[in-house]
Amino acid sequence: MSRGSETRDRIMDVAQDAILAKGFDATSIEEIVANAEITKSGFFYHFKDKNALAHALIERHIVIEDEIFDDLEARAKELSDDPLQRMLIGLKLLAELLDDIPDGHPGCIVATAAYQDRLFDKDVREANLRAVLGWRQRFKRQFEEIAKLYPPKEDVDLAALADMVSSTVEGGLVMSRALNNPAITSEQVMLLRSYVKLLFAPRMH
Amino acid sequence: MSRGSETRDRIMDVAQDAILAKGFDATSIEEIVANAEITKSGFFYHFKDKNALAHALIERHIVIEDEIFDDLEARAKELSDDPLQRMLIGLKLLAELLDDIPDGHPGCIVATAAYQDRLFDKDVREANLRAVLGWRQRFKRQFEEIAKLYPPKEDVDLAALADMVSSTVEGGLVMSRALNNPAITSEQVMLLRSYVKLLFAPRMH
DNA sequence: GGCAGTACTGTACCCGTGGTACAGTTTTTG
DNA sequence: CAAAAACTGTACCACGGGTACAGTACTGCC
Repeated sequence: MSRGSETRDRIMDVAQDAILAKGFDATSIEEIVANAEITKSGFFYHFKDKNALAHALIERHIVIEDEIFDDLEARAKELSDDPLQRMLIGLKLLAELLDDIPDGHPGCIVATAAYQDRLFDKDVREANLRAVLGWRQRFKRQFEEIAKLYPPKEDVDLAALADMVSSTVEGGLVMSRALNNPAITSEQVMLLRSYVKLLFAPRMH
Repeated sequence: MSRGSETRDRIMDVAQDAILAKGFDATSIEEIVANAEITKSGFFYHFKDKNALAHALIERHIVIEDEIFDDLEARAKELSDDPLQRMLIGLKLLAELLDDIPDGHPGCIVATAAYQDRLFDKDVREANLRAVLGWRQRFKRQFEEIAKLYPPKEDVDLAALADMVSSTVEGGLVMSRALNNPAITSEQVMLLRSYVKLLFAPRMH
């Protein structure tokens, strides 16, 4: 990796920390450059404006988030052959992961972008859209596999159910911020898990 | 109502429309005063700063939201005596309401405040917290009534379940913004309804 | 009718932040 | 060693939040 890329990454790391802690607007460029030990000119050498920074952060975030989900899926795959069990294990692991992350949760950036929509340009919104659609596809595929083996007890749209995973995390993050209680998000994921169980698991007596 | 209150309300109406459409930061005071047909000095006569505006909007919002929920509960009560049926009816009505609202959804303001947390002062955050805790109490009470009659099929914390109502709406709003699809929110509420049904409804063959 | 509030208007100004312009300097690389 | 990449430094502009304060127009009340 060249020197330029290192500096770029450092700027992004510093910016991400600040944005997760305070929000995009509340994070000034001056503050970023101070913490990244660079000058304002240096910042604008790497990013043409603040939008470009947001765009780069979201793109990077999509990759990391995808890796996390790949990892969760792989670990669940090791533990069970059954797609329903794998989903239940995956959701448990996700809940644990959300509990372990000390302060800044992943996923926030997407919601921040979604909520301050008009603040960002087309590029940023499109990247955001791509991320959310990617997650939908991922979970939809998993739910389709489950539904093949276990007919759902209610008539649900599997795409909407797939969105429910993202929606639960995002909603949980909003609530945990509002209630100032980081445990909320994993709690909500565990409720989603309970729903998936009731929806697909065969009745046992 | 005095002349002053009318102007104050007009400022708040104009501000709310703009904030729901573009976010708090993206809405400038200059823009608000132009649309409210008042001067900047007039604005600062009614609100000491932008924070005071946010605070007033959230306070007003809590009252309106409460009225909406009261109304939904009352309408559900007319249609059934059974607490579970009432909850299912209430959630259906909520989904319909979220579908009918053309563009700016209610509930946004709370999430906006939650997500741009550090932008607001203590007063605003406390008002926000009060709102969310109020909703938790409301739904918790309803779920407790249900659980008395219908033992839940999974061991769930009823407070967390109560939070799931708010969380679903907030998550749905984030997703609907990210996907640019207003139907998402009501979809998610209907999935929550399906969960409540599976969780409490007795098994019928 | 007059007078004290209340509800503003108008002007002028300060500061922080995003962003531009551009010349000069250092570092890396072929 | 030269060119390109990666910066630094300085100076500057526009916009938005916010202050200060003097003046003006309604409004209710004795």
